[in-house]
Amino acid sequence: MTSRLEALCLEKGLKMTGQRRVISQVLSEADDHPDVEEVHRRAVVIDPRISIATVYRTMRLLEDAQVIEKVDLGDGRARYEEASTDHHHHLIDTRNGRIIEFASPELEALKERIARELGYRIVGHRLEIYGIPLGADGNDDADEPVDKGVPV
Amino acid sequence: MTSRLEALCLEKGLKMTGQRRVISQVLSEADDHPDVEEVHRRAVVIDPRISIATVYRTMRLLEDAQVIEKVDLGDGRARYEEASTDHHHHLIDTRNGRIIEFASPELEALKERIARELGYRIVGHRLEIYGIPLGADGNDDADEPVDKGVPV
DNA sequence: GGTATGTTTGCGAACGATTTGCATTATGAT
DNA sequence: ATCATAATGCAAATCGTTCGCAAACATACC
Repeated sequence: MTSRLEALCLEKGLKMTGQRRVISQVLSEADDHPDVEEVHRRAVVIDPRISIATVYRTMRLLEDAQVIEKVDLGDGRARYEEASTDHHHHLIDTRNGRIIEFASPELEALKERIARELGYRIVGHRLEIYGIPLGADGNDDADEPVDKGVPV
Repeated sequence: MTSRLEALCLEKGLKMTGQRRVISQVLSEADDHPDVEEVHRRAVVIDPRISIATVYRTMRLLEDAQVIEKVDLGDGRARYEEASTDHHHHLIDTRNGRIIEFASPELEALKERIARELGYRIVGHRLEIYGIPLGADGNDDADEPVDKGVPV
């Protein structure tokens, strides 16, 4: 069956190979922010003959085609999420790495104003908040799944 | 003579070696956001027998001692600035990489509110805005110095 | 359904930024 | 000055990522 991202790729006229189909499927099914290794790990389960180099290449392809977006969460490797039109940002739970997405129209407005006051037009921006749950004081490694996200 | 950062290091009880003194001086005199190679380049001018490994080690030492702060501007290498108590952020001029620092109390408040609404207490955060000057449409490589910064 | 042509893949080597092991040298306390 | 300890330089190692190249596709054409 055709995954959501695969359909998108076809629309954009990308040549669909077996490995690209698998990677598209993996990304369609992901509701977190996997890095390349993680995508590879999941892809190999479906078809073991996919090399990490191909995953790297495909991620770049999909990024260029604006099917996915790279998010830099400051942990040294590139993470990805499906491309979306809405601006959203990430709150990272420092206890366990879980990532919560959020959007804020006020934030968008404020950021526009700041840029304008500095004499600039925004072409991109990025905000990350690192935090721990209210009430949590220590470093409890909660047993909940990591990076479930919240609809934005 | 003793540089500002060197004094800070002494206060913190760090062992001051020749190379640490030189690196402290370089960082004290910097008003931009140099990466490790750039710090090394400047340090070697003062004392040619400083290795890049020492610069890496010293940067980490100073970061751990909270004398300097690492800033990740998304360009793949670590950049540094003197530690400061005020929260500020960076607007990066995408035409030439110049970095403008800014602070915004409203932003701080908003970000606190967002975190609270999500049930989190902030332990850190980071905002970068990428932009081009108002009026500038193309890619003019202005002849002004890069990354002069603006007092926050 | 074959077949030519241009792509894509897998592999391992190369990469750039950063860290590390280890023998040598310097520091700060005595 | 002495000495234990910590810092340095060097080169090798590491990590995430890219690249060259020959072999394996995908697609347009017959």
